[in-house]
Amino acid sequence: MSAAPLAARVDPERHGGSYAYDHPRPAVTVDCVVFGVDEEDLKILLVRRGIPPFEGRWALPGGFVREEEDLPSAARRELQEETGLEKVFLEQLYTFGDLGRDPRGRVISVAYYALVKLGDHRVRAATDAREARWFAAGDVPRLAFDHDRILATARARLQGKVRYQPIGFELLPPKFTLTQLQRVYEKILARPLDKRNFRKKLLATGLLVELDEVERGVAHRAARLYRFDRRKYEQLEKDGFMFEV
Amino acid sequence: MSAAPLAARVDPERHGGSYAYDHPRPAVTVDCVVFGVDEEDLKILLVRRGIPPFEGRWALPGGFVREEEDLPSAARRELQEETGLEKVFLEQLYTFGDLGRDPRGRVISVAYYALVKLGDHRVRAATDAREARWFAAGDVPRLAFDHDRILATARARLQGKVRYQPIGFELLPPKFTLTQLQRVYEKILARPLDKRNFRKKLLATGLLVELDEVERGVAHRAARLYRFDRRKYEQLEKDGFMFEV
DNA sequence: GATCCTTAGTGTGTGTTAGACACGAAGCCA
DNA sequence: TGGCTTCGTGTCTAACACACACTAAGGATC
Repeated sequence: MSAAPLAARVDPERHGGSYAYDHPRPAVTVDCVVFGVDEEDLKILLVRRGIPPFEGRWALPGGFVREEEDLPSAARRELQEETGLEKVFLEQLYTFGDLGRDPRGRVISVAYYALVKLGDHRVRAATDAREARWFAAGDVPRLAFDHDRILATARARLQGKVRYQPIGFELLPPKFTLTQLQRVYEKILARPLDKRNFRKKLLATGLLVELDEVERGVAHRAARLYRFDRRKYEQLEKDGFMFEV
Repeated sequence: MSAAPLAARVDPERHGGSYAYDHPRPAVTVDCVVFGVDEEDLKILLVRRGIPPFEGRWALPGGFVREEEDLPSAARRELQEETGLEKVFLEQLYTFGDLGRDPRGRVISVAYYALVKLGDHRVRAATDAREARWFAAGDVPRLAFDHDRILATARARLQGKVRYQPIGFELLPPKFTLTQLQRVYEKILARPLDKRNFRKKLLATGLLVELDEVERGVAHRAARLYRFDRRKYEQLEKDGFMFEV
């Protein structure tokens, strides 16, 4: 933290409805990369911009950080406003601050990524009649601003993270079959996994609780349902344990 | 990115020497956690604050981001100004934006961590007669702002990173012995490593080039010198290879 | 109720790797 | 010459990663 004169006044001075500072300030936004998984694909949630710049282009949901909210709150608020999503798993991704990234001026964006259980949430048409839609990960259009880069960063992070942290569960309903779980991993990692080895490894973690229930409404043998033991995970995490897919 | 009215004017309007915006803006700073390793310890570079708030307290080097510089540039500039360090390895760590973190008002800090070869660089007394000093990792005083938290985050990241990315080399001179390298790893991980296994593993990566040179000026058998093959690493990295200590 | 179709669920063998472990060689110094 | 310090090296064992295929269950269809 600098002790330079820049710091002399951090709070704004009011000038008839505007906010004045001794030195120019970048604007700060949050942008969210929202991942979901359905039967077919890894999906990403995008919104269509209703105003310039990049009017009509698809972009990550996000917006300006307000004075009285912290960063994750801003991310959650924007997600709620623009896509109707609430109570998602959310983690900070990276902060993008290149000079040319926003044609309107200096804008620094703190990017987050979110994991969503697709079945749970229905994406509401966003406010402002702006459109919100899921895109298959392999089928994302060119995005506004530097959002292509943010998305690429998020996908790399997701791939890295899924291998040693149990975030796969965040993308599934509370009760799930091992096959569903394997599908999620396969979609994120974009490669097939061996069924027996996958089950062996996941069950060996002790983080899955076998339920007295099976799948319903399928035209074949029904699979057993499991749930994720979050409490146990938090316990193991403290003791510095590792797992790897 | 939002399309809300907030975005209507991103560039400032001038009012006799100050900068005015439609909406209040947080200030944006960068803060750097600088790691070094010497014969005894993992070390962290701190500066003593010359002005309030937290006057006289130790803090991470850092300061406000300027209008015309991107985030890593700001981090490097502040490092240079406050500690004299240049050309260090620098990576973004995390962005801290809690509401109460700076008593002067809303300040969002993008934190970086840096790795320094202690032998190479001499820490200059900072400008402004502010003091800059290395502290042993186990012996850091209470810091200004939320810098304790930033430091803790950086140490956790360093521990995680060193195990699967060859950043240990960034803390050593270009030519080093395997024992020196092992010491670096042991200090970062804060646990002893087996000598034979360590050498086996590191040499197996193929990233170390054995030089025709040995250590000089030691009162015992001289150890062979090695250098890190950065080119080969970048090659292997592209092919998605892994290593682990 | 027989057949078909689809997915569930399960075990072994093999090669690789992690980790424990100790001693002779080299070089400097006194 | 002897002593001190660090260098440099190999093997064994246990655990793990990975490859691999068949029977069981259940609904759908005729």
